[in-house]
Amino acid sequence: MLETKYNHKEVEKNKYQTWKERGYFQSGDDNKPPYCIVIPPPNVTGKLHIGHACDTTLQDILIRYKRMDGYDALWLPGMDHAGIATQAKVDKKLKEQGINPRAMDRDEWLKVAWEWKEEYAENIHNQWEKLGLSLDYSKERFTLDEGLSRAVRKVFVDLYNEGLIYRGERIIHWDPEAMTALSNEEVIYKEVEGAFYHLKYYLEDSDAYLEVATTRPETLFGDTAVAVNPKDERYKHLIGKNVILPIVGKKIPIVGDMHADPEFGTGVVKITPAHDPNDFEVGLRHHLERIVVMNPNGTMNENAGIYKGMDRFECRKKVVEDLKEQGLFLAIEPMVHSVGHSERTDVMVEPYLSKQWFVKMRPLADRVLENQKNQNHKVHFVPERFEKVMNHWMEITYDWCISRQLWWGHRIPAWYKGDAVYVGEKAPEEEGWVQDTDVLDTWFSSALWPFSTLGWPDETADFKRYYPNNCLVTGYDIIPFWVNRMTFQGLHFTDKVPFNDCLIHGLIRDKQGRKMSKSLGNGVDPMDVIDTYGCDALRFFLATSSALGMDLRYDEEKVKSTWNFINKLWNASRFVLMNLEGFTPSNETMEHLGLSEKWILTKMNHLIEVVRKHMDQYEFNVVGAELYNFVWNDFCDWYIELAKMQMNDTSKTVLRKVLETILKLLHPFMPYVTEEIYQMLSFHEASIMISAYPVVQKEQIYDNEKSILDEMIAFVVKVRTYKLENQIPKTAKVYFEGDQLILDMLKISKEQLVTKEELQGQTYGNVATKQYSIDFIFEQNHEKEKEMLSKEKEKLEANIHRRENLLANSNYISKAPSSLVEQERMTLEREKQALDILLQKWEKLL
RNA sequence: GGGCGAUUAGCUCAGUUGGUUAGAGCACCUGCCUUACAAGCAGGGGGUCGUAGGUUCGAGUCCUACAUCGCCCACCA
Repeated sequence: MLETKYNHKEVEKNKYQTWKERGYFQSGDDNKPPYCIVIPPPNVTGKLHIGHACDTTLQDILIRYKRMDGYDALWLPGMDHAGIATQAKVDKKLKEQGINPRAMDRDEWLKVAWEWKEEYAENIHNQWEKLGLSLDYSKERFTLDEGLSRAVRKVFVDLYNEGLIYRGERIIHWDPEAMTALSNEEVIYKEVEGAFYHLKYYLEDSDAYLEVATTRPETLFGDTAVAVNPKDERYKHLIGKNVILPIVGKKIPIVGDMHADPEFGTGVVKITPAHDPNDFEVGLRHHLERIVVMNPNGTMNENAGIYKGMDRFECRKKVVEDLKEQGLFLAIEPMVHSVGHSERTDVMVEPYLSKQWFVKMRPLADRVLENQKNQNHKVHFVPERFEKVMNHWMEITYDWCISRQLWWGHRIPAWYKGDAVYVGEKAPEEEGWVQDTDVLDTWFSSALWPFSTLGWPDETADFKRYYPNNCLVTGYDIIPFWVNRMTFQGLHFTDKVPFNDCLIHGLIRDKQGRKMSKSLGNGVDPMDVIDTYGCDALRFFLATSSALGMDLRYDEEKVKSTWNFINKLWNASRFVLMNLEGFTPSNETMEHLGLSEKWILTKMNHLIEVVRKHMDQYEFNVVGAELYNFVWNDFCDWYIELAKMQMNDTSKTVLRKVLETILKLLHPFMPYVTEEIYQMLSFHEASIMISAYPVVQKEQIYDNEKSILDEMIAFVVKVRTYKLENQIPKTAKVYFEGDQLILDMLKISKEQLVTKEELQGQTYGNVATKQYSIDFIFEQNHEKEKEMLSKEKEKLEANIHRRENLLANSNYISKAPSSLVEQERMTLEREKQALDILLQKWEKLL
C-alpha cells in the first residue's frame, strides 16, 4: 500500500534507468509518423540552470505527448563546444595550476580541453537524468563531432565558392581579454560613466586651433584626419588645410564629411580609421591611412610612441595628463554613454582593424524575409509576435564576422601560401600550404544543428525522415544568436526552414522579477529544487506557471503548492487503489452507470478534448489549470466522495478509468509520479510512457445527466452555505423529498427526516433552487434570516432588472447571436423563479 | 530614436475569435481530526481590470492618446 504522503525521492528512484534500458527513449519505429525536436545544445562549460530546466521540460512534455499519441518521437540530445566560453574556463583552470595556456602547444592544450569537455558532459548527462528527460541518447551529437565538423567545412567551402564568405580587413569588435574577434551579437552595450575630452588640434602654421571632442583620447595616435561637416559654416573654409596632431606633432588633413554632425560635440571629429567603424568608413571615402595603435591584449603598440606597452585605460589617463601639461587640453565633460562589452569576458570591447572572415549576410537574410511571406513554408513562431524579432534582424543585419582567434572550435578550412588562398574541405596536397590558425564562431556550427545532427550533408534516412524538425523550443534571448542563423542556413542549404514551429518561452526571474545572475547570487539551482520538492513538482511549476513567451518568476511557494497538488493526486490514488484490491479485468463493467459515473465520464471526456487542443497549441498553462481543476475539484471533491456512497464494480471500473486517464494526461508534465501510480494499477501496459494518450470517447458523454448532477451540486453547495451561516446543527431535523444522492452528499441520515406534517408548526428554514427544496428545523434567528434574504433579494432584483433592460433593447435582440439571447431569456426565467421562491419565504417571515 | 511586452484581488499570475455576475494559487476570515489526503475538508470575504477618450446592442479583450515599469534593436566622435 502507498504511504500516506507523497515521497518524491522514493518515487523518482530507478525509473529513469529502467526507461532508458528498455529503450523507451529511442526513436526509429518506421510504422509511425515521425516527430522530431533537437535540443538546444547546452554549453559544456558548467551546470544547467533553471532556464535550461524550463526549456527542456517544455520539450520533454511535447515529446512524451507525441510519443504516447502514436508518433515516432525523436528528441535528439547534444552539446555545444561553446568556443570562447569553454576556452576561457579551460585557460582559467590552467592558470590556476600555474600554467600559461598560450605557451602550450596547441594540441597539448586541446587535450586538456577535451578532458574538460568529457567531465562537463557527464555533469550535464546527470542533470538531464534528474530532470527526467526522454532523450534519444543513441543519436547524441557534439558540435565538434566528426560528422558535424564535416558539415561545417562543407558549409564554409560552399558559401566561399558562392561568394558568400570572404576574408577582409574590417573594423571588428575585439575582445582584448579573450584576444579574439567577436560578432555584433556577442557585444553587450552597457551605460558607462565616461567623459568627453575636449582637445586642441592646432591648425598648421597658426595659433588658431580646432576644438576636438573625443571619449577616447588614447586613440589619437591613430588619427589620420579630423572631419568637419561640409555644410558647417563654422569650419567649411578649413577643409583641405591641416592640423597638427597633439603629442605626435605630425600633420593630418581636415576633411569634409557628412559623418561629422554639427549638432554633436564641437562639430569636429578626430578620425581614427583603425579604431572606429564610422571612422573606417570616413577613411575609405578620403583614402586615409589606417594606423593600429594597440596590441591584441589591449596594450598600446609601437605606434603610440613612449606610451608603448601601457594598458589602454592607463594610457588614456597619461595622455590626458600630458595634454594638460602641453596646454592642449581644454575641458572634460562628464557623460554617460553606452560602451560595448564582451558577452563572455565582460571586458570593454575594442573596435579594432583586423583581417577576418565574414559571411555576406544580405542575400541569405533576404531569402528568409521572402520565405516568411509564405504561410505554408515559413517558420511559425509561437507566440507569433517573435517573428518580428527575427524579421527585423534580417532587415538590418551586418556581415557576420565568423573567425575567432581561439583554439577551441572548428579550424577554418582555408590554407595560405604566400598571397595565395585555398579554401576546401581537405588540405591541398602540394607542399607549403599553411592552414589558417583561427577557428569559427561557435554559432557557425550551432546554426547547422537541426540538420547536421541528422547526418547532413549526406542524404541519410534520419535526415529524410526527421527534417525539417517539427518544433524548436528556446528562449527569446536566443533568437538573434541562434534561431535566425539556423533559419538562413537551413533555407540556404536544405531549401527548407529547419523547423516548422518555433516555440519561444520567457526567462526565469527571481521572486522580485530580477534576472538571475551570478553577480546577484540570486540563481536557483534546479537540482536543489528537485531535491526538496521533486522533479515532477519543478516541471509542472515551470511548464504551467506563466503564459507562453512571458517571463516567469521563480516562487518557492508555488513549487510547494505544486507539491501539494501531487500529494493530492497521490492520496486520491491511494483511495482508488485501496478500493481496487482484488479487482481484475473480469470485474470491469460499464453497465448500470450511475448518475455520478456518467457525470465524471462526461467531464473527463470534455477534459481530454480541451487538453489535447491546448497541448497542440503549446498552451501548457491552460492544460495545467484544466488538469488541476479536474483532479482536485471534479475528481477528488465530488466524484470520489460520491463513489464512497455506492462502491460497486461499475464505480470501481470508472474510478480506475478516470484515474488512469488523469495519470496519462499528466504524464508528460510529471513523468515519475504518474509512472509510480500507474504501475500500481492492477492491469496496465509495461509503462505509462509507452501507453496510448487518451482519446475522446463520444459514447461516454452524457451531457444531460451531467447537467442534472451539476444542478444537484449547486443545490448542495447552497445548502452547505446556509447551514454554516445559520449554525444549523448536524443533527437538525430535515424535511426533504427528492434524490437520496443529495441527502448523502449533505450527510443527512434517515433518522433526521421528518414528514411534511411534522414540519408544520415548527420554526424552520428553507433552501431552494428551481428543482430542489429542503427545510431545516432549528431555532431560527429571524433577524439574521431576514437580513440574508434581503441581501439575496436585492442581488436578484438587480440582476433581473439588468437582464430585463437588456432584453428590452431591440438593438441587442437584433444584433446579438440568437443563442445568446435565448440563454439570457432562460437565465431571466430562472432568476424570476428564484425570486418567487424567495418572496414566498419573505412573506412567511413577516 | 525604432520596436515589443506588462499594468487585473494583499502577493504571483490566467483570462481564447468582444458575449451571463472577471478566474486560479498563495495569503486572509468562519467552521471541521468526516478512516485517500490537516501539506487536508466544508464554506466565506476581497477587484469601478493603469488613466482619458472612441468604436459597439455589449469592451479586461478592439482603436487612439497618455502614464509608469521592463525588455530588444540602433546610435552615441
